[in-house]
Amino acid sequence: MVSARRTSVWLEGKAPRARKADQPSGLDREKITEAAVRLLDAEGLARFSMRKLAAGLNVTAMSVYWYVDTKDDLLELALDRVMGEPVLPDTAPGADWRDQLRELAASYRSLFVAHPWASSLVGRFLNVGPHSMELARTAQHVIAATGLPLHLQTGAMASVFQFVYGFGTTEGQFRQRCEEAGMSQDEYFRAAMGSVREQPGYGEHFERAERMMEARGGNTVAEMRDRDFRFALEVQIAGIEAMVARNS
Amino acid sequence: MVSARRTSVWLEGKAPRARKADQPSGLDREKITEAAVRLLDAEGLARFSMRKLAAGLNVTAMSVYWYVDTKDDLLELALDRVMGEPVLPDTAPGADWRDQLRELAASYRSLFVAHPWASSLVGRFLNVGPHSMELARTAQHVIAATGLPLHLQTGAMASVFQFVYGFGTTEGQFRQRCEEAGMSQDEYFRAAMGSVREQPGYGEHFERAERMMEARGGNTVAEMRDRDFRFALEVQIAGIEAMVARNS
DNA sequence: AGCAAGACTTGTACGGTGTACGGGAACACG
DNA sequence: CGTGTTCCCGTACACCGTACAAGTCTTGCT
Repeated sequence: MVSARRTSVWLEGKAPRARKADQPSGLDREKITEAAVRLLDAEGLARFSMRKLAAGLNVTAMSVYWYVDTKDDLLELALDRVMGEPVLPDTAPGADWRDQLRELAASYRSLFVAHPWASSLVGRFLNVGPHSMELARTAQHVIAATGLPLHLQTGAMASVFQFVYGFGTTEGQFRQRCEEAGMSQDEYFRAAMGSVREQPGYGEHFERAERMMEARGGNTVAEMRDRDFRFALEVQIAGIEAMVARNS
Repeated sequence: MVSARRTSVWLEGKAPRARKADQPSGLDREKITEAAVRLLDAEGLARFSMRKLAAGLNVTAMSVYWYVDTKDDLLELALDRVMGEPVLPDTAPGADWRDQLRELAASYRSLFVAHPWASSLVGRFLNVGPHSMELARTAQHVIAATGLPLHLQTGAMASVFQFVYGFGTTEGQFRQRCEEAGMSQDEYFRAAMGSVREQPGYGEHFERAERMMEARGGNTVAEMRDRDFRFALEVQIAGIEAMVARNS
């Protein structure tokens, strides 16, 4: 059953490889995945390569392929690995769903900030690794605690978590661009704004944008973004509350 | 000034190339960008290559490089081109911001569904092409019409548009995976769910997920998603309304 | 002890990628 | 008739993912 490509690493035929304790090289799916995450964090998705990964493990590229079928499979493993990083709010009954949601959203956001490459991968695969599933389960639990009727819960989940995904993605990739340019976020931001403002016709059309930026408050880019995130999350919460009231 | 890399195609030194009317090959930045969009739509970002693009234009790869400095620059041009597709709601004063927001969100969503590759690019570049700027301007205009105080407007924008970005991205990439697998969305969905349900330990942990899916309503995947999107957007709107009330 | 059957590693090679570089053709202007 | 400038292309380089086959080492069986 090699010819028919699976839809995911996680769904391969249950032959979990009769493990030996001591490979000559000490290699192992776990270690490979860990090294992959490290390399991805360091170099970004675009510059990640199997040869570099293998070199970091003191091994040839083809050795890695004993443990992993393709590069994409490895990326899928790496993705699920970082999906296990968010600390999940305890879902004891009686806790306020608003706090749980804030906590979960913050975790999910920082995942994408810490690992910008993960953003580009979540859409590429069916996301059914154990950590991803656990995260989804927790999210469902929290949304269920809002009191929203069952048939509206998937929509509410989409509202909150797609927002956090979008926000974290944008933020993470911005951070990465700054690093690649060798600037701080504030430097990069100021430089970019400077260039844009010089464009012909900018002044006439973007007074509103300027006023918005100015009113936003906060001294650093990071501060402004935090404010935006917190406020947006409160928008989501208030929206859900309104929907709960409207549907009961 | 080639050594110091620009941050964007759009910010290159103002030398807009003294145009000739009749290139021997009929090539042109416009035509190249258009062909790039077509190829990206057909093959996806991963399989897009300069050589294929050039072949489609009856030209060698290196010819394209006369009009465009790098592949990334071309992708940036392609991105801004599709950013011009959303039909913008007319921003006449007196119109209801809720309707404008629904219209704009729907347009923005379908952009990412029609061009899944665009999702992966919005984070990669400073997004300051003319169409992107125009879109941002319209979004700001609509948000301003909510009556929210100025210093909260950027947060509200993030809430709505990062949500739409996330949702459209997920949806578009799912659609793309279906096409690559040669299945309809419903077939793919059913197949994937089938595989996941067979995983050991699934039944014990995901009764809630099953109940949510079942209650969601709608017969096809597309229908269920449309419901989710519409509801989530109403959550955003209700949230903003609540914030307007709370801050005035 | 001998040996066969794995489990693992590696070298080589193929077909692809982005793009630097230099040479040429076609045209414009003195 | 030079002499640029604008545009196009052939070649080449370094790198990529990975198929394939030939190792080597470990284990278990006789």
